[in-house]
Amino acid sequence: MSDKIRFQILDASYEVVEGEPRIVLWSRLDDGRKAVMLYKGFRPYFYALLDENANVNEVVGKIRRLSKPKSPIISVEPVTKRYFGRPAKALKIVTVIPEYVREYREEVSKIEGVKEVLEADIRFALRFLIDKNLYPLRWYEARASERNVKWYRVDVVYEIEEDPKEVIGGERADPLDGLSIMAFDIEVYSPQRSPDPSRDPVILIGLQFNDEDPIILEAEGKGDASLIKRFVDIVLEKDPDIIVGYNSNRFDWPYLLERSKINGIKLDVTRRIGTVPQQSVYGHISVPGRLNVDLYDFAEELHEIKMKTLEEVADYLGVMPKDKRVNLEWWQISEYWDDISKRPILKKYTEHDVISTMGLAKKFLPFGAQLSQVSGLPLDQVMAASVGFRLEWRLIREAFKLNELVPNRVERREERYTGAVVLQPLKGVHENIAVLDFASMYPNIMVKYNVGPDTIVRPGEDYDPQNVYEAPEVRHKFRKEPDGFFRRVLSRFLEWRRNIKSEMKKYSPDSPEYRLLNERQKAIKVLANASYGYMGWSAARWYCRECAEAVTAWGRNLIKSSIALAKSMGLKVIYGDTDSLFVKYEKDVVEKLIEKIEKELGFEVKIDKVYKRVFFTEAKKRYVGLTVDDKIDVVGFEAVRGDWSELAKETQLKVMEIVLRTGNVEEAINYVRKVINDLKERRVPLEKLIIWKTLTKRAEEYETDAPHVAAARIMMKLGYRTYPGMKVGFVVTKGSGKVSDRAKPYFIVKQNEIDVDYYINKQIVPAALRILGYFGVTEKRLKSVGGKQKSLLDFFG
DNA sequence: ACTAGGCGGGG
DNA sequence: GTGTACGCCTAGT
Repeated sequence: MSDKIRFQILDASYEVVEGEPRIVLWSRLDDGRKAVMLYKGFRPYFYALLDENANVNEVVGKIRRLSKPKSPIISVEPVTKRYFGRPAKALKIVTVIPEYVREYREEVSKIEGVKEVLEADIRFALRFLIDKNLYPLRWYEARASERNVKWYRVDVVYEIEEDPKEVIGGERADPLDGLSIMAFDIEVYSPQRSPDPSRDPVILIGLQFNDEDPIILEAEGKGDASLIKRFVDIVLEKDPDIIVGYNSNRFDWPYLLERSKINGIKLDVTRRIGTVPQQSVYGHISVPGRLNVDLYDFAEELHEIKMKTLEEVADYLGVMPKDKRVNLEWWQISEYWDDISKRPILKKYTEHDVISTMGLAKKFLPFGAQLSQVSGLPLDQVMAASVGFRLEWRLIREAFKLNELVPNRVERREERYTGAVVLQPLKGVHENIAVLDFASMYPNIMVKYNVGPDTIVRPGEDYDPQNVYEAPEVRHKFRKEPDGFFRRVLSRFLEWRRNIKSEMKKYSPDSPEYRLLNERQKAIKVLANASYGYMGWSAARWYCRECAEAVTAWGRNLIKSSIALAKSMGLKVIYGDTDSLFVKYEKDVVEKLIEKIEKELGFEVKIDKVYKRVFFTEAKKRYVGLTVDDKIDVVGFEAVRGDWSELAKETQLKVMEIVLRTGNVEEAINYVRKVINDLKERRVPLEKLIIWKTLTKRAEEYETDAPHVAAARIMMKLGYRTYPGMKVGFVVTKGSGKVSDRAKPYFIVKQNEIDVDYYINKQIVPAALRILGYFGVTEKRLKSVGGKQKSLLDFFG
C-alpha cells in the first residue's frame, strides 16, 4: 500500500531503533501536512586508504576480525577512488550503528598497510543527504508507506521505499512559503548584576507567530515555573516549523534550559517526544523537528554596522526604527519590573524586541534558505557555521559526485603569507569618489589559473613549463590540465550565478520571482567568494597555503596593473584595497577605464558605489564615507566599542556625521565642546557615563587593580555576589589617587561625585580626536572654551 | 614581536 | 552526536 509522496526536507536526523539506524527526514508534504519520512536501509561507512604495496587480502581480514556483535562490520570492499585528483586504492568499511564508526576508525588506522582512515567524521544524517544527493528545503518525490510511530509530533509518518527524486521545477517555489515562524525573546530578573540562571528567574517571554499579534507572557511573582510551562504549551499548540531569536543560541535557549532544570520542568518543545533542545554543532541549539535559527548569525555578516545589537540591526534594516520603540538598557530591566507602574513599559520593550526579531527573520531567512539549498546544510546549522564549513559541505558533495575521497580535518599551525594590496590612502576629505570593484576577483583567478591542491606542482615534481601557470612573485605553478577540483566546482558556481542573473532580468525587481533568484545568486556568491579564504584556512580539509598565496599574488598583480591603467588615463587614485579601487568619479574616464581593464587584463570591474564625500585617515582600512543615497559608511574605526561609555560612543559618531555631512570641522569642534560643557555642568545623565567591563576571573584573584575589579570589590563588600564572566558597570568619581581607587559601582554614585576631568580626558577627547586629529585639531583646542567665552590665551596658545 | 585568552550578541 | 565556532583585540611578556 505505497503512495507517491511529495515532500520538502526541512531537517535530517537519525535514531537507532531495535539495533538499526533509521534516517529521519523532518518534512512537510505538498498538502501542507507535517511529516516524518523514514529511511531504513542506509548504513554508516568509512574508507581506509591503503599503502601502495599493502596486502589487500590481509588488511581486509584484519578489519573483518575487528567486528563486534553490537555493530558488526557488514562489508569490507576494495574500491578505486581518487584522492587529490590521483587514483587511490581504498577499502570501504560498512557497519550498522553510526556511533561505532568512531571506535572502528581508531582500530583500523592502526592496521599495517592502512595509510589513513577517511570520511569517518561525516555526520550520519548528512552522509545520507550527500549520498542520495538530497538538499534541505528542496522538494522530492518517492514511493512511501504510512507507518504508525507514536513519538513524532507530526501529522503523518511514512517509510520511504526508494531513493527520492528531486521534483522538476521545485526550485521555482519559495522554500519558506507556508512554513510557520515563531519569534521569541526572554527577559530575566537580575538587579545590578549579570543574569545567573542558577538564581535569577525569567520574568517575561515575548512570542510572535508569523504576522499575528505578539504574546507577552509574564511571571507570577518571582518564580518562573508556570511561565516556562505556559511557554512550552504555546509552542506545542502553535507548532512552529521555524523558531527564531536574537542571540538565542547563546542566551535564551541555554537560559531556559537551565531554568527548566532548576524548576524540574522538561522544556518539551520539540517534535520528538522525549527530547529537549540540545547544544549541537557550531554552537547552535538543535530543537528536533523544528528549525531553530539564531538571527544574530546573520547580523554578524553585516559589515556596515559595528554594534550588532538587536536594536541597532533592526534600526539599520528599517525593521524597527530606534526612535519608534521603547529603548531600555539591560540593567534597567529589573527596576522596570519591580516598579509596577513602569512594568507596562518593560512589556512594551519585550514586545518591540520580539517584533524586531520577527522583522529580521523576514529579511534574513530567504537568504538563509537559499544558502541551505545551495550548501546542503540544514537551515538551523548553515548560519551558525562559518563560511568555511558552508563551502566545505558543498565541496564534500562535489567530491562524492567526482568519486574523490574527502581529506581529513588536520590540526595545523596557522601559516602566514602575503595578503592583498592595500594602498596608502590620501588622507583628508575627498569629494565625488567612485569605488570600483572586481567582480568575484579571487574565484575568477582560481578558475583562470586552475588553482588548487590537486593541480599545484609540488617541490621535486616534474612538469612541462609550457603547460603550467606560474604565479607572479611567489612562482607557485599550477598544471593547466586537467581541470582541478576547485576549477570544476567554481566554474559551475560562476556559470550557475550568471544564468540566474540573466533570468532575473525577466522579472521586475519587486516581484517574488526576482527576490528569490536574487537571494539564490547571493548564496552562490557567498560560497564562491569563500573559496580563496577556505584554501588558506588552516582547518580546511582542502587546505593549500601555496594556493592561497598564489591567488593573492595574482590579485596584487591585477590591482597594480589597474592602477597603472587608471593613472595613464589621468584618473586620480585615492585608495585601493584587495579588489577595489577608489578613484575620482569622472564618469566618462571611469567608464573607459572599466572597458580597458576588461579588455587588457581579462577581469570584470564595476562601480560599486559613489561617495559624495569620503574621509580617510592615514591608516589603511579606516575611513568614513557619505554615499550618494545619504548613508554614512563607517569602516574600521574601533573606538565604537562596548567598553567605552555611551557618551564617548555617541560623541564619536556625531563627530563623524558632522564632518561628512557639512564638511565643517569647526561645527564638529563646537559639538565636542558642547559635550564637554554639558559634562562640566553635570547635565549628562549618569547612565551615559557607565563603563562596562567583564571580570575574567574571581575578583580576589586579580593582583593588579583594574577599575572594574575595584568596583567589583566594593560590590562584594555591599553584599553582592561577583563572579567570572560578570559585567561590572562602574563610573569614575572625584578624589585623589589612581583611577582604580576612584572607580565605583554606578548604582552607588550620585551625579555630583563624577570625575568630570576623567570623562573629558580619557573618553570624550580621545574618541573625538580619532577623527578630528586628522584635521589638525588638538586636544587643547577641543578643551578650550568655545565661541563667546574664548579667552586671550587661546589665541596665543 | 610574539602568545594567551577574552569577547561578541543576549539580560 | 561519525560532533564541539571564529576572528579580532588587548594584556602580558
